Amino acid sequence: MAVTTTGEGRRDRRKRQTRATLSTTALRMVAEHGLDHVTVDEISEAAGVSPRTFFNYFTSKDEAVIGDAVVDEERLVARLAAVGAEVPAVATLRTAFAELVEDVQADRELWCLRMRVVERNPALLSRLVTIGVRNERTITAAVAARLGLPEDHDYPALVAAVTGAALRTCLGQWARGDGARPLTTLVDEAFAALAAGLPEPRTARDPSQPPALSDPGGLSHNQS
Amino acid sequence: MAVTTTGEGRRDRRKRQTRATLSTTALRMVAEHGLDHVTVDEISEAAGVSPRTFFNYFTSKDEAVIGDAVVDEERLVARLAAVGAEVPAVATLRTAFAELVEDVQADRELWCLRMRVVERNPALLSRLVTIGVRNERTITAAVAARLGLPEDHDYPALVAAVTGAALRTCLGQWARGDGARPLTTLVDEAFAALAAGLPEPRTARDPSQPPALSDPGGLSHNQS
DNA sequence: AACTACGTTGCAGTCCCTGCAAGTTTGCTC
DNA sequence: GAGCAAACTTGCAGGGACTGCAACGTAGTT
Repeated sequence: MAVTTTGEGRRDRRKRQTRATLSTTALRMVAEHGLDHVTVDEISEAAGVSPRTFFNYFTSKDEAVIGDAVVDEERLVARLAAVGAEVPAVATLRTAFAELVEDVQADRELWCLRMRVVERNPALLSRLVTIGVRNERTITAAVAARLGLPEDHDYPALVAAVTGAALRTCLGQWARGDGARPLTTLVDEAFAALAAGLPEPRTARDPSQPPALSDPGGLSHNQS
Repeated sequence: MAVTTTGEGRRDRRKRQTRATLSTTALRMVAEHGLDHVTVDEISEAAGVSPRTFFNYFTSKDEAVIGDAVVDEERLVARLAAVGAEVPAVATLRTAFAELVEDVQADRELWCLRMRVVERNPALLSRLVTIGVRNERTITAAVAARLGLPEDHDYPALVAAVTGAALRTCLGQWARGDGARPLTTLVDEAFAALAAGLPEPRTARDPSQPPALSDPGGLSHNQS
């Protein structure tokens, strides 16, 4: 009557809470005992709900562990459209990913653990990549439209797949380093390397910089 | 007694036969009815063996459908080592993949169907990618060793992931076109594009693009 | 206070996959 | 060819993921 709290209602809030609890407990338990040494029953019990309820929130055990790492299609497309047509596709995608990257970085703790768990359980990686591929299709279509290329042209698909792969490895490296180096930097470097045709870095015996490109700033580093 | 057939024995031959039958029936049935509308029991029965035997050959239903698309690690590493150190990493990987590419192309029929099935069943894509990632690690290590870089350097992982992704999309395009354009060509073009920094192809209505790299033949377009 | 829509739960059931303990075939030896 | 051992097949029992259904309880509404 008087106030609707946040227009969300207590019920919805509780749902969000339950979902979050379920997800994080799943992640933690799997991180500790391994994916196939933790049952849904155990997770649910630890989260204080029935196993049946677990499946009301997630369609699979994997999904609970991985979380909803799905990119918002509309947003992504909007981002792509927002960049001037004269900017090359790779650079455009990098800025389009900026938002996602920052989200991940904001939840550093969570994502580091998540990536580590994924690394130990290839089955989860599959699930993660599957999501990535779904996004890939969106990106492919968007890039094709942007460049005025036919839907089935090789180029958009290639760019989408390749940038996606780059992003994935950055995520991995970032988590492996426990988030010490900012993810944004890693992504910048990777995309710069891509745009430069993957030149080989100088070898160890050559006293130089570690990264592939000495000038990552060459690519847009400002946000939005 | 008299003849040992091929030094393989009847037993082994029969095993290979059973395995092949099981695999192809699985693929065909799934192609027709969808992955989750075909049970292991049905597949086994169609293949004339018990369900239990099915799992003696494959660890999962997915595996039977996808097949053993695993790259021979040793061979791959040997290939990498065989290319002169002065050749850039991307080009080196392209030649290292040549063998695999030809194998796939030799079984065109099978692989086209397989890829089409995978496209319709994202769950299978997972399994396929899992294999790809296992290979990725091998490649990462090999590239690192080749370049004298530390094991955890960004570059090898990036190159491995990116080339793997490129290969994957080529496979997809190839199957989508029913193998009309040779896979080798597609891979050549993709790797050339990678080495050139993914320049955008000219659009139909905008021929004013700088001649950065509209000609994929710029890089090795001849075989080996 | 009654009503309703929605979230939770238990239950039954299907399917995937595994270990174990047979039974059966194959290849080899005498 | 008889016998033997290894290897292959199979049935059985069982655990765990996941789903549809129907009953139950509770939050929000009137």
